[in-house]
This record gives sequence, C-alpha cells and structure tokens, in this order.
Amino acid sequence: MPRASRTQAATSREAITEASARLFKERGVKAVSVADLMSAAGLTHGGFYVHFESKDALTGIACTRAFEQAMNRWQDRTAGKSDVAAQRAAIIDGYLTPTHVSQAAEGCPTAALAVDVARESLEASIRTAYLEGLEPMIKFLAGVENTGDGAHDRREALADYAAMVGGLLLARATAGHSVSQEILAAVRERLIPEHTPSQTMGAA
Amino acid sequence: MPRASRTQAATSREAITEASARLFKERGVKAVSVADLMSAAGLTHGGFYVHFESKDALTGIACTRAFEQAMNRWQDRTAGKSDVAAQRAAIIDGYLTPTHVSQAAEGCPTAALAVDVARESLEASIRTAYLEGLEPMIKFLAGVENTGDGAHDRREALADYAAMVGGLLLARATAGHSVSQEILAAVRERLIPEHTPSQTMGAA
DNA sequence: TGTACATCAGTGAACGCGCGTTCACTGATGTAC
DNA sequence: TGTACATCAGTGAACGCGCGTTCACTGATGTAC
Repeated sequence: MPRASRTQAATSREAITEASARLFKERGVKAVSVADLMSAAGLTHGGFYVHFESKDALTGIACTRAFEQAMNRWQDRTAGKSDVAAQRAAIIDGYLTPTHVSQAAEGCPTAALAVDVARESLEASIRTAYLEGLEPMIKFLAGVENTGDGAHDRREALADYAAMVGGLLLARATAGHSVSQEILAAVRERLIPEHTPSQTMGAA
Repeated sequence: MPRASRTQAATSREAITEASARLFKERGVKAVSVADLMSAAGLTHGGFYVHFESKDALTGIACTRAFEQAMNRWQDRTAGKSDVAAQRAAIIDGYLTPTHVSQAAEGCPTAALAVDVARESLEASIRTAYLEGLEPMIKFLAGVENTGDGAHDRREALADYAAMVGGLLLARATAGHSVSQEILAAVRERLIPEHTPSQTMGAA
C-alpha cells in the first residue's frame, strides 16, 4: 500500500495516537513497542517515522490525547446534573467502579500514567503533557466542590482526586481479591457518604 | 573471585535482594536489568542464577522484602507514641513529605509498585507477594484508627491508605511544580486536620 | 590435625531475541503546465 | 480537462544494542578420611 492520500495519512496518524493513548495506559509506555502501536493502527512498523519524530515524541502527544478524552468523559458524565454536588458524586461514583479497575485502557490517565511519569526525567515530554493535562481535571473537580471559596475548593478537589487515584490503583493492584472491592467501597463511602454503593458499569 | 564462602554467598544473596527492593521501587521492575542488580550488589551478571531461579522469581522475593522494611519503618515511627491518634498522625505525616516524594527507593512499596503489579498477570509471583505484604500494612493502619469497631476501622484504614498512596503518587508525577506540594498539603489537611503542616524530613 | 579431592560462588563470553530506528524501494497521489 | 512528473505514505529488510539466560571455566571453600 504505497502513497496513501493525505486524508488516509491523517487517519493513520490519528489511529496511531489513539492506539498509543490506550496501550500506554494499559501496559505502560516501555512495555508497548513501536511495532505494537503500528500493528494496532493496522500498519507496519517502518512507517511510524513518517508521522512522529520518535517514540518519545509520540509519548507526549498520546498523553495529551488521553487527558482530552478524560476531560470529555467527565463533562459527559456531569452534563445532565444541575447541582454541583450531584456532578461531583457522579464523577466519583463512576471513577470507583470494577469496570474502571479492569479497563485501564479506557480509563483515567492521571492514575494510569502517574508512576510512568514519575519515573521519567523532569525534562521528558510526557511530564509536560501530564502536568498540562492534569490541571484542567483539577479545575473541573474544584468547580464541582460545594463551597464558593476558590482556594478551599481547589484543596478539596486535590484531596478528592488523590483518594480516587489511590483507591483505583490499589484496587487494580489487588484485582481478583476481596480487598479490591473493599478499597473501592471504603473510598467511595468516605468521599460520597450520602450515596448508596453503586454497581454502575460506566468507565471514567 | 571464585568459590566464595557460604557466608559470603549469603551476603551476596542478601545484597541482590536489598538492591532489587530499592531499584524495583525506584525505576520499575522492567527498567532494571539483571546486570544492574548484580552490579549494584558488587557482582557480575553471570552469577545471578546461583542465587535465583529467574528474574521473575526474584521479583516476588524483592517485593516481600520491600514490605517487611516498610512495616518496620511504620513500627519504628509509632514506637514512641502511646495513643493511637498520635501514631496514626505520625504515619500519615511521615508519608506525605517531600523526602518520600523524591526517594521512592527508600519508600512505600504499596505506592511504588502498585502500577507495576496491576499490569502483571493475576498469577505473577509479584502479585502474591504484593497482596501478602499489603495486608499487614492495612491491619497496622486499622489498629491505629480511633474507634474500637474493627470493620469500621478497617474501612477507615483503607480510605486513609488510598488517599496517602494517591497523594504520594500524584506528588511524584508532578514533582518540581507547585501543585506537587499543594497535593501533599491537601491530603494531609484532610486526613489529619488537627496537625499543623510538617516539614519533617523522614521517609516512610 | 593434615591431606586429597569434590563442590560450587562467581566470572565473562556467548546465545537468541525484541527493541528503536534507518533505509532503499514502491506506486498512487498531488501538482505544474 | 489531460498529461507528465515529483512527492511521499507505507513496506519490509536490516542496523546496532541491551536484554534474560546459559555455559565452560576458575580456584578457594568445605568435607571425607
């Protein structure tokens, strides 16, 4: 398949970016090869460098994409709720689910990529992408906290998000054992005590 | 250096295990080679298989070791305090520090290895080691919660630990930026509101 | 206690393999006239 | 609108490299007598 059209090329680049966002979250950046990514996009490995300068460059782009998708999911999830308390509960409730535990590829990049990002050098492109992707998520969460005090809401958002991320990652690390569900339930109960435990299947 | 004595061999095995516990937490299991480990233990790579069946087998052993050390640190940290509230505060306060953020090698394996473990198959030796290492940590934390209701204390411990792990990992992923300290402060304030922010340098 | 020999901790070269990246090549696409 | 040619998206073999693991070897340690 030589010389695909510009439209096809854009579609290919899109498919590689999309596959990277999914696979990097699921398996980790190091564990996914360029050949894996190209194969997931329906291409052969040699063409990768037509679209991206290097695997490292793609890493930052894929991270940014993953955060855009995560923001969209939060917006969709809260779209129908008029009061902020219900919006906050919807996000937390959707986050701490068995589906989100088992489907890292479709899930929150803040959680899935945290350790990978932490192990990269301070100059790595994925770090910048992570920081810039995280901030809107924090702001969104802060906007959904109960008080009107901005600084206080931000602190609440950070504490909420830390509990959500920790709960999700511990539930993943203990997947298949009862403690995994215990963790989800304990964090959900602390963050949204007024809500009954949910069996909602949506990912976040 | 041929045919070291049995005592020397035991010391070597100990050094490899110790280096593995440190390096796996710091860089991740996949990112540390057998040659790295052996070199950190002052040996050459070929001798590795005298001590361990495979890198995978060592992974479980190193994980168990990391949890033993973490338990010891928590016990040391609470040894001087008589009431459980002060013990709980000491653990949380020591956990959410800049030192713990920057020194993953000396830090909590629950946080450092969570994502690596989550990405392994359910049968991998590191998963069993992680689960068995985590349970005593949870029990210790539960023993330091305020009420006498065992089930309630366990839920509180799980919610506390999730917030600690999430806060630490987010602070690591954002290291070098102000949001990193914001996260530590926000989680600490929620978990131990009565305590003033600490600049304690001890790791946990 | 002394000697002769078997054991085995550690060395370093070598193995097959998968990685990120490069490159010569193909031929439909896009453009200049 | 039609033709001639340059462009370049994608292919697949090849590169150098580091990985986990194996293996022949060394010689001090440990043991049998």
